[in-house]
Amino acid sequence: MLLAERQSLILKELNDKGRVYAADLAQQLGVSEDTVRRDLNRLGEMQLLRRVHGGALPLQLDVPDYADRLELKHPDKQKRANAALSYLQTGQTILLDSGETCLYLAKALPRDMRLTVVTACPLIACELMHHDKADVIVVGGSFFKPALRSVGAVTCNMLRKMRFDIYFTGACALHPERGFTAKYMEEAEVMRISVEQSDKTVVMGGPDRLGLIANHQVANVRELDILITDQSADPAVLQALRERNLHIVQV
Amino acid sequence: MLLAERQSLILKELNDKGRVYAADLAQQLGVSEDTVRRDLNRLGEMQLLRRVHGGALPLQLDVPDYADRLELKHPDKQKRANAALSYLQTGQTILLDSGETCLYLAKALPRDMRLTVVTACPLIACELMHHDKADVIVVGGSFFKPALRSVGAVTCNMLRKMRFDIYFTGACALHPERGFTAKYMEEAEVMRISVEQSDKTVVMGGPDRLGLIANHQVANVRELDILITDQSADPAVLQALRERNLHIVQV
DNA sequence: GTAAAATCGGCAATAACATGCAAAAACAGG
DNA sequence: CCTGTTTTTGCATGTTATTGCCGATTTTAC
Repeated sequence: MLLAERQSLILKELNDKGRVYAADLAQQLGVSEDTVRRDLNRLGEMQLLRRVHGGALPLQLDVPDYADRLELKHPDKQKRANAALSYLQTGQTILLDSGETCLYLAKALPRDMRLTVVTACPLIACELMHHDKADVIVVGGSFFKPALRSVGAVTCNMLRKMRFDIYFTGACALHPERGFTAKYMEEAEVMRISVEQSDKTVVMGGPDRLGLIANHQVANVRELDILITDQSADPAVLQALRERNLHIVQV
Repeated sequence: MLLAERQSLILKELNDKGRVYAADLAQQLGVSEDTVRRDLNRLGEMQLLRRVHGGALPLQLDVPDYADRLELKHPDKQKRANAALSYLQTGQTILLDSGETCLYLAKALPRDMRLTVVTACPLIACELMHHDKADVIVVGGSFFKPALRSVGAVTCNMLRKMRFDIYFTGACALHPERGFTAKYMEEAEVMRISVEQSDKTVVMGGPDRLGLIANHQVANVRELDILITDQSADPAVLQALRERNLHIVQV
């Protein structure tokens, strides 16, 4: 049996059974356990499975979902949110995305400023419960748990019926050429409409998100207006973004 | 069984049931309690669960204090919510009102029951974030802070497009002759439509709400189906309600 | 308070592992 | 075809990880 053939069989077995044991594979494939271990290690290095003591498990793409993001306290996100506040004016209608940075922004909204705040994130709506001066509008739809927000056709239809002065969003991935991209298709669609329906789009994103490309297109850089990021952001990327008419603020 | 596989199963069990016992896991997984304890301790170190004496609990994410504030303050509301669970069946589409009792109900929804849960209350939507088996639909609209829910024309339109197997609601005021009434006009309108769009309406309300009349009509007693209340409820009022075909459960 | 349950630490048996080595096979170039 | 190299494989070695058990201790429930 060929090496590659054997490794394919291992992957197939893993896919079928949901787990494989080194000892079983050795017997099943008629090779020594050492050989199986070598195969498993290589497949692990190639990110084709998760190597564990005694065998291997399928890769589980641990999506950094909202819950995880919430656990970490990020003073830098707080800073970016505070910086974003300076674009606000009394009486405006703003659209707040989901995400931790936007949650910080919601928390930081001046309590004495009259605003209309629209959001598809229930957590942000709850956060604004005690903001007396803010009219809050909840955008409904299918609740998408990984992003903690409404998505889908109902959400899109409701957004299309509105206009916003500013759309605040956290950056999933922002690349000079490939533009603003998001991880999930449904989320990307809602964000695309959000950009379209807003006079101005303010993106808040750490240096780690700049230069990244995610799977689903939201907007190109020229459709965005302001990026709020850190001092540590890569100057080359920033320059490339500036050349595409994006105003950049570093805090 | 692989160590990592076992730990995954523990996390899955924890996610499904909302808590795990070391002794149960040992038997279930066919390993000694020592091994289970070691697994639990490691998972605890990895911040994947909260280790407690006798087992483990899910991580308490910093879901806003609104929810925590309500915790365990009203054991009677908890009881009524638990009683309401018995009317649930797998696969149903239910409408959850806002209110503390409904929040208890949301917390108590079986983690392994497939459901479609519709709600106009963002707090309840957030609460269901970790309920993997539940499809959650958020009803949008103007956010009405006193009731912590969406109201208004958008909310009503969205509800009118749906049908529900059961509508669970807390009683604002329930009177044998004047029926089910609510304090706020906009809220009452949404609740009226909720009753109309549902095959069955389950009202959970303490004895203090029975016999009361609020300003805005929601439904008459014959439009309701089940009342879940306490032993201490006034027998005369209950009898009057029964005569109007309301099924009454006392917990 | 007391008894039961759960926990902790150490210990030993076993399984799984990494490493080096050598034989065999496949390969490359002349 | 031959020779030197690389790859693959199995084996032997020592090392590490996992697990169950035991006794001492802590926590919990009554």
